[in-house]
Amino acid sequence: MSAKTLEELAEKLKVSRRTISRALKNDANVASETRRRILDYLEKDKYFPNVHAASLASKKINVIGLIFPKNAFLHADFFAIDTIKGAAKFANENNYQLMMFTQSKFDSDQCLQMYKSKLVGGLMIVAISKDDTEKIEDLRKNHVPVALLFAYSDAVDSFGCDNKRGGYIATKHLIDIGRKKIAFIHGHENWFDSAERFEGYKQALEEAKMPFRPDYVERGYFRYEDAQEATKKLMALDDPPDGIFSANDRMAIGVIRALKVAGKRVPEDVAVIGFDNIPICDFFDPPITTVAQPVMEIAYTAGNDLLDAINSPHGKPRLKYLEPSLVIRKSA
Amino acid sequence: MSAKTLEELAEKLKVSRRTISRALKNDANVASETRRRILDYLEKDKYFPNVHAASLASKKINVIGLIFPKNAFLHADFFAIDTIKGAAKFANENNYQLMMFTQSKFDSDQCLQMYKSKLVGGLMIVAISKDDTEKIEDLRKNHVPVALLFAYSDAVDSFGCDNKRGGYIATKHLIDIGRKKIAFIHGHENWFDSAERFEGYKQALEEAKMPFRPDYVERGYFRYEDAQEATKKLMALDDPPDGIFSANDRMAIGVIRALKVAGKRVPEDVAVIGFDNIPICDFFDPPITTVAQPVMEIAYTAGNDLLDAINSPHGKPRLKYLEPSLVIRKSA
DNA sequence: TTGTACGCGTTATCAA
DNA sequence: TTGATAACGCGTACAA
Repeated sequence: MSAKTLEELAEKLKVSRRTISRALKNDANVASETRRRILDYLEKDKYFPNVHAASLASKKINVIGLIFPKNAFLHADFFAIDTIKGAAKFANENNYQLMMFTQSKFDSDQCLQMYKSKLVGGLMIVAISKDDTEKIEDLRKNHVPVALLFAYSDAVDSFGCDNKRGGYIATKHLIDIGRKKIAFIHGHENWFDSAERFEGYKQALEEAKMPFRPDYVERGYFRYEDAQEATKKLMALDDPPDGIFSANDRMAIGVIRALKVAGKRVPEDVAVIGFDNIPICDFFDPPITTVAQPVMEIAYTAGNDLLDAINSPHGKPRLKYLEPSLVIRKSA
Repeated sequence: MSAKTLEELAEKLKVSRRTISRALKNDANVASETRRRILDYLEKDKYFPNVHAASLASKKINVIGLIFPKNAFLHADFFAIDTIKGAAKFANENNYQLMMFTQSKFDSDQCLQMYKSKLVGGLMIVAISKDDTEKIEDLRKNHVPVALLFAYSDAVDSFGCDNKRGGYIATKHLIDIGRKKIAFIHGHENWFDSAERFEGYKQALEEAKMPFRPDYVERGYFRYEDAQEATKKLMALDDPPDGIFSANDRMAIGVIRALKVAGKRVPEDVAVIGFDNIPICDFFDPPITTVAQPVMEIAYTAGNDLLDAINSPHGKPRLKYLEPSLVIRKSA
């Protein structure tokens, strides 16, 4: 029968629990012969230490919580997987486990409880909206190690894509292919990304000495249908745009649909660029040019930083923005 | 200062730990005044029991492991999220936590260790291939509670979509819209789904008294590119099909691409139906008619059954197949 | 109705 | 180099 506890093992091997524990942990203070005897035995009779007993005694927790508020899921279905992959890579490399939590809306009390009950040693929180920043402050007050992903708070470490830079890249690309009248379609005002991308848009225009036209700015709330409406409005202008930068791909699909309906060719009449590089971009007709976020890398980086923060708490919240990249297809 | 342990709480409240424990658990044997005093106090000074101590003492584990082999991820990116959502729903309702594990390939040893070390009380394993069925047997031998999702083994409880029925529905639909020459594109031989869908295909043909033609069966390995090649072959036949049932949507995209390249109209010349109802179906041109799997429900059901299996181990492995549904769009 | 005291399976201290 | 033994914090017979 296979041994269940150290106690049992110790009995069989005629050594103390402590010695086995040492042998398992590669502690130096074990006679090499004793170690060999123990490890040899364990080849046959596998033993798996009870993680709860270990955690209780050592006060160490090797679990990271991954919080997905439901609205973030809706907004970000397409990169939830990559976020998980990046976090999993970090976890595998560092002997951590990932615990998933979906919340109907961001619940800092639940987060606090998970931490205080020692269920998790720290939290990765994905894509909260601006409304939720005060709740984050709550976690900071309670010294919960937190890494915020795809959102920004000055209370805790934040990780994301350099959205301003992304907005700049996108707009610059439209300029580079000769567009003179470039419109911008906003996402939702409660999300961080859109505003930053808008800044990049304005910066690119300014740099190219192109006028900023408020009538070229519409809001699509990150939704397909609203972007379609927004595009209708844009094309109804006396002087409609010849390039549209949509703050995400989902909206870009709506934009292109609306343009097709209006009898415009993409990209000949109006070039369209999106943001996110969701899988559909590749299959759409025309394939959508877009800006890709390094989602996996962001999650991976956040994980590593979080681990660091757990082990050696630091004062000032960190901010790390990774570089987006242009993915040129056919729509622009 | 907020109390960290029952011990501390007991001191402050001048009662024994046991009494607090009772009050927290709504045990009847507590004077209502005592209970009130305790609960009132806890309004201010929140206390979160250490989960490891609790688990150690009670021998209860309220964590379910969700295993995603990497190849399953590749094959099933698009419904990983729904699987997680369904599992999360079950977890929330039953006070369970979800722990995510991604594995480069299915690793039953790791699974065993997670269980024996009391990290998880049971496992939901997603979409293993036929190669992995013996490893599953390993888990059964060790009495690990397992729910297999989107795969089948006679060693453990299995949950999925009724793929044969789905194949039948899809083929029947093509027949219903008047197609006489219906081809089938297989997925990969190592995955369960495809073979079952093929059975449904044959059943529908037989029922309609249409001949089964081996030359109308090609293999696309669930991949876009291979399906494109397969379609070329089909269309090069002397008597090419007027309807194609592709064992998944990803391949259906390749099929439609190949048809367009060959100058065929979809659905007028050749109708195409897929399987899975991935998001792209809706946005593709033409929007793709397909068979939807009730992914969330499958995961949710599996979770509940797993919980049941943990609490009262049963002898015979269960098999539960939920009904797929036809989603009619434009391609067929 | 309330409290005492032991057990859960580790880790870690300290002495041998 | 090894081994008692005391934590760790909660659950729960059993006693009061």
